Amino acid sequence: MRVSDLKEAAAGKEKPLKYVLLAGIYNEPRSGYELTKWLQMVGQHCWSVEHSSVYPALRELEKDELIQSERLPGTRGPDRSIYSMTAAGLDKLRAWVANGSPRPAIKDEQILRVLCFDLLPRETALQQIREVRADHQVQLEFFLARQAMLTERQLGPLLVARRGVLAEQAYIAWCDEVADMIARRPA
Amino acid sequence: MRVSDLKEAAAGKEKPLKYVLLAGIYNEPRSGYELTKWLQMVGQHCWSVEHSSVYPALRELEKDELIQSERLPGTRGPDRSIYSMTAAGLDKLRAWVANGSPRPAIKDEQILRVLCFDLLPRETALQQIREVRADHQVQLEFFLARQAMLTERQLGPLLVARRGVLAEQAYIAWCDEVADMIARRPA
DNA sequence: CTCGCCATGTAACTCGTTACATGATTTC
DNA sequence: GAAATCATGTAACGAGTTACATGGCGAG
Repeated sequence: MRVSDLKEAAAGKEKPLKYVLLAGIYNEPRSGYELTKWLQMVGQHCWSVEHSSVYPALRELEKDELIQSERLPGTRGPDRSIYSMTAAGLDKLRAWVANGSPRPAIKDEQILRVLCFDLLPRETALQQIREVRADHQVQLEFFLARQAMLTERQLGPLLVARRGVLAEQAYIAWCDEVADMIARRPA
Repeated sequence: MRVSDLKEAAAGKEKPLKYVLLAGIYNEPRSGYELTKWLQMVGQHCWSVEHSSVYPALRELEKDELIQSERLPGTRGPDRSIYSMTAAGLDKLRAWVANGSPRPAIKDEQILRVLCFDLLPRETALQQIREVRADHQVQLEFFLARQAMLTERQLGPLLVARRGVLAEQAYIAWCDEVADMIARRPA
């Protein structure tokens, strides 16, 4: 047993991913597969993971009795394990939600590319930023659609979608400014 | 030698961090220490790293002759190695800038907390989102100040700062919407 | 004279990804 | 009957962090 395990056991600390998954099954019970898809689509602007991280984490959460699973026949496919919260899990989640978050961590190479845009011919740079803009436009439409299908009854999911909308709009606005400045710059 | 090394050597591929560092010394020569600070402040919204990743990466870049170092006496402290681009490095960087980027990767626990805000008493939730807002307000002011000190002569740095401004404004706007909705919700 | 910043470096560890594996079901 | 999606799992690997380590210099 490692030192970090002892610390975790003492403080009752779990790694971020576990809380992400708890948050994912809080609003509705989900399978590992569904959680993965949910994070990659609805939650790409907060936290994205591969399924290979999800399944082991879920098993640990269940072992600690923070979640419980129920085996259900797949609607169109094999059976899946649907996980739902336990009382202990809800307490853990509540405690986490009440805490402060570290700053969002972002890895965005595109901004660094723009930093060096004077290395490219104007037309190449413009073309690239147009593609990036188009990509974020697609994302924006996805979040707008999601926003439209949610009401204030599901306040949490609505606000998450809303964040997607605002984030993508801001990114698109930036792309437009970049395109403007590049077009305007001395060749 | 690993398989990935062979592939890299064949394709001339480097890991993202290396390009980030190349981009960092492109506009002005910098030391490892300065690159670290620069990424943590000016570049926190694109790419953040610890110094322990930076120094080894710089040595590899120098070994591959993509950058070169010059030993200079520290202005207020010990000597440092200032790295600058080589012709080969500039070519590498240009090729990278011309490529497309993967989607920005974001890890933001706060959005997931908001997803579960109905676990908290209204006042607690409001308090938390106010703190988050304040934090982003500080960041916004930093980017605004940076924006103000840059001209269109340094188009790259200006556009990077501009992205910081727009991103923080969008985050603050979201915080305000969250606060509004929480305040309005049935207790 | 101590604290904090400048400046660089290494080792252990952790998290998550990529790649490998399996197999059922549905759609074309 | 081939391809795509559903569904879960493991092993090897990689990138980066935390923690450890060192030392000069300036400010209070």
